Amino acid sequence: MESAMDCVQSGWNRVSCTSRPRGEGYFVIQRSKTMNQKHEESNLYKIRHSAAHVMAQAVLEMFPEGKVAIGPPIEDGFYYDFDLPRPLTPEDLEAIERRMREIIASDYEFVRRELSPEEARALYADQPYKLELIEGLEKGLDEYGMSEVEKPVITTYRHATFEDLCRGPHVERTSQINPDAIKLMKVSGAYWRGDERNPMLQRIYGTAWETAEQLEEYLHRLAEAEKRDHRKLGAQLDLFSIHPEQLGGGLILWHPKGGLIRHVAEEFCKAEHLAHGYDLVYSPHIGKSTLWEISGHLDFYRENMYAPMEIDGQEYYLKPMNCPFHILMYKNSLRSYRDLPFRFAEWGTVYRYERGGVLHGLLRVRGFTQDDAHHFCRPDQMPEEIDFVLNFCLHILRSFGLTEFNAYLSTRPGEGKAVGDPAQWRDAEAALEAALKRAAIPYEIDEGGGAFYGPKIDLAIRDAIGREWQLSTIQFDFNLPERFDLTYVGEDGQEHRPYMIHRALLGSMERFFGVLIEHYGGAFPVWLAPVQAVLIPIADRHVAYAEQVAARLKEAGLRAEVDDSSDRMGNKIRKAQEQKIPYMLVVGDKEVQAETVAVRLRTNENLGPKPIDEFIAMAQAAVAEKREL
RNA sequence: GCCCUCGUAGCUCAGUCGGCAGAGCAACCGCCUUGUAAGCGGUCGGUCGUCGGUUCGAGUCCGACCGAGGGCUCCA
Repeated sequence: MESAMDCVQSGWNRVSCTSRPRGEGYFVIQRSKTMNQKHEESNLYKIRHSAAHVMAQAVLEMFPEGKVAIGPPIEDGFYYDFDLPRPLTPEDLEAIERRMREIIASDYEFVRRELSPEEARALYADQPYKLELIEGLEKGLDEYGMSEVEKPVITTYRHATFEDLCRGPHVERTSQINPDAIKLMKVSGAYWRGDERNPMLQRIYGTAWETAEQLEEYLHRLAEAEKRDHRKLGAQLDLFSIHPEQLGGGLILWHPKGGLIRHVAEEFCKAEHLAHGYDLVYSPHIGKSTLWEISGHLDFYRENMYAPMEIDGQEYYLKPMNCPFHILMYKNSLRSYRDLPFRFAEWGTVYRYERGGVLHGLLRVRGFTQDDAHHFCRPDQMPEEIDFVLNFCLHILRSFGLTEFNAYLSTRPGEGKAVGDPAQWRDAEAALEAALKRAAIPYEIDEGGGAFYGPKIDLAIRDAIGREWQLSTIQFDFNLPERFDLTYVGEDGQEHRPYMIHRALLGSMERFFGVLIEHYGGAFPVWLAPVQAVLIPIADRHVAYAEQVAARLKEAGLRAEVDDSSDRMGNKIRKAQEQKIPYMLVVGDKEVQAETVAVRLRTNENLGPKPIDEFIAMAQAAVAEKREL
């Protein structure tokens, strides 16, 4: 889907993925089990895990008939899932939290013991979820139903009246949990074992730290993240809007200021594409069912496609992807080995059905524009092509001020789950990995995590406050060239099958915009800022001069406005600060006299009076260098 | 789609026990003519998400629906 903007699918590779504890937030990359294990011995891990047990005790005291499921530590805290006779209220959470502090103060010891499966079953005779876990443990599965290398020993940890099936480790005594460093955050629904066919449990999320200061810091971090929320800033800065009731959920209106930013971003990217061997192409929004039958989308991607419309007795579908169109362009002529590679790029708007509950601002939408491209190349060109596209991708992302990356290389799924020649897969995987190494990007390998049609690199960026967002994807496709019988004429005069690579760099303009808003907290670099400078006349008599200066700035290619409202200067500055306009140019008697502008930056820095040309040169340099200011 | 919470003016929010729908900001109209984050006054602005029910009387209680927020599932 758009989170990775993979051109072919997402839904095609519907191998069931068992849910695991994950951090909060959107599209946080799942941590691998090995990463989790590194933290298991840490004090915070033990504190959080132990806090989960203490919470479970408090909940069971309140609901003796309640059933407990699992309660692991997670990034920043812990949760525990319960099956309870009634929904929990915010007041319940307060009561539970109070009781937790009492339990902590009682300083109970955590006692570990090993049990035989029979003993465990007797202990949890009235706890069906625990019985299911015990059954799994006997089969060598962990609490998430994933297979373990070694068959686990059944252990429990007991403190006070609560004994939980648990592999530990825990703190030694409840008093080692700081009562001033825990907080219950929210209650939400969660399916048992993450499977929507299973009963919905109530999950209580909590956070726990070593010190009250750390808790405070964490809450502050949450508040800071909330201030950057692209939905809030989108309204505050008048960038975009969503109208679920009148227009429909997941459909974005780009307002003039958001549209300006998108325009500047696209112009830059398109110019870079043209300068780097891409052809810009355009394709329509709908295509006949035949096309989607050949591509396989109707077989494998139907659940994400909208219902067909009938035109002259033929079924047409709104496009969920651009690839079939680009493939038809490739097929339109006989292709020679001399002409390869082809790089067809398109800002293609696609529509995909997303379930109502998952729509989220600009980050998860139903209609979006991908910066999509398809490369067609000879096998011998493939390594170079991959190298090129990865570097091009990094160049584009860096231009937007995104400089920290993490890559995820997904390789061939198990036997029978992949199309194409295994040797081709190995070549492709090797080329992908070699390119990552040359680019010196940190990466992880998701063994067997590739789609059935080819291996891929997903690239995530780290934003200004350390959150990871997946944007780019570079995917091989051994499937569509077969389905559409793509060929080129080789040196030997014979027909050969080209390699095909899908890629999206920013992913989707909508999602990228959302990430960019959050990364910059709305304070865009000068080249992207919708209004780059606002002229602030101190009194009415300075308005004419302000207009003149604004005209000169516009001639110089800068986006400038004049605030000719009847507000005082202080309020004009306040409004400009709130709009995060990079340059505030105050003009009063002195400036008119000296033909200068008093430059104030949105960082609150006051640069004092500057000749107009000097300011123009300064702002132009910031634009050219894509600086924040 | 599922669970919980929520829906009052353009925005942020108040509204007690069921008894005349409020404030600030914004917008608009004036006055002020201003020196680095809110000058002063006035005016406008509401089917209290929608529909139904209980009641003499519903923003308030009940139900359904729509939508949002946070999660789950999905999504890489």
